[in-house]
Amino acid sequence: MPDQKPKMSRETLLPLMAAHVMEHGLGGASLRPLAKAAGTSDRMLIYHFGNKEQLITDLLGYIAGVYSTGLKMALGDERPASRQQCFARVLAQGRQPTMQPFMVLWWEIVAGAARGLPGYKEAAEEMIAQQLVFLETLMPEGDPDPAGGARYLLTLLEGTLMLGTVGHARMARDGLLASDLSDA
Amino acid sequence: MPDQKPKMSRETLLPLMAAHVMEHGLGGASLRPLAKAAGTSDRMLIYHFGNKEQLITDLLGYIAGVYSTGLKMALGDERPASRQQCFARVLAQGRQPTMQPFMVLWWEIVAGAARGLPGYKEAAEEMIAQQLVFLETLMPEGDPDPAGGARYLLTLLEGTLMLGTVGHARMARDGLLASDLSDA
DNA sequence: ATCTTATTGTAGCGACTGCTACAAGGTGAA
DNA sequence: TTCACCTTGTAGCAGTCGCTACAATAAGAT
Repeated sequence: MPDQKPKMSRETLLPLMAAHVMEHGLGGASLRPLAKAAGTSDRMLIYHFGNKEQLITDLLGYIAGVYSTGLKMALGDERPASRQQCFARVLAQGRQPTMQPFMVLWWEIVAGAARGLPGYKEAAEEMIAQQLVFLETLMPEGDPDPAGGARYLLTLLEGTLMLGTVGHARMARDGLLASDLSDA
Repeated sequence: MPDQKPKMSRETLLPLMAAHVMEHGLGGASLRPLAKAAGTSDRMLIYHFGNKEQLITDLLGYIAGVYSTGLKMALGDERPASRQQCFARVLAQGRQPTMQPFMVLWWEIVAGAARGLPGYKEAAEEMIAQQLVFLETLMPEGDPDPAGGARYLLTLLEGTLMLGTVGHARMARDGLLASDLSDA
């Protein structure tokens, strides 16, 4: 006896649609596939969200929220001893296989933000801000400039991740060897 | 008397379509608007390129080529005196207003590469490779490790550009102050 | 019981998607 | 000329797009 009385609302629909978008992307996300993934009809999506633009905006906000809580839970107890270790840990986390669907989605969000699509920039901003918080709390204890260091590592991290997704992971790695992160 | 005998071919169509894509994006690029921008019909685009996938692939290759030659022409005579100056110059160039439409397109290419769309990764790879060459020839003369330094600067550059497009330009700037690029 | 309101299904609209069938013109070779 | 081939226009197909009109049901308030 599946889903007796769905009682659908924005809150129950968003996670299901987020899962679909995480797998199939934002660009090609149209109402009918989204509705099918959420167990409804396009008719009801419009009913609940008004129009597609608002739906996407809400969905991006929801995904940003999920990402934020996910980052907080990934925060362990042990502090890295150096900036290099800190960077390596965060980079390794971003490259985990479970993170890959999200990374693919992430670049779509960046592209949407660059093009000015509604909701994209706000979501990207929040996710970057949360990632900065994550990095700041993970900076080594005796770091002379934890705030600046976290921003530096974040910049380097994003560049490294981008080069990785376009097939230049080796280039990013070689670049790190020429940075001040090589001598720990 | 406009366009007497167009003699259309792949070579004459690609620059016109590239201009259209530079302005309106790759994601929403459909055959009929592309054809209109190129002064033809969708019918002829299919005739010349076979199908849309091949058209996009060829178009991305063409854009990558244009970008490469543009980089080569942007290469001046004077060498920067330090890595910091080198970085600042390349960053300033990437932020020129004329480069902005291309930057918007660039993130779409990255997103497409991340999703595995045909042609995207190849184009992104070539453009990154060309940018590396550009950076390598622009490294200061007495640099102890020009190859590694160029890769390092490229990684930092891409991260900086990305943070800028999602509204965190200040964060990237603050991060650079905490890097080894701050003391020139 | 009646009235109101919230939720949902069915059917469809007009616009757009990539692509194709068919025919017509243009050009050059024989 | 005749033939072949390259190029192009017209018309349209089946499918998808976001969205809506209309009606039916359900539930709660009075």
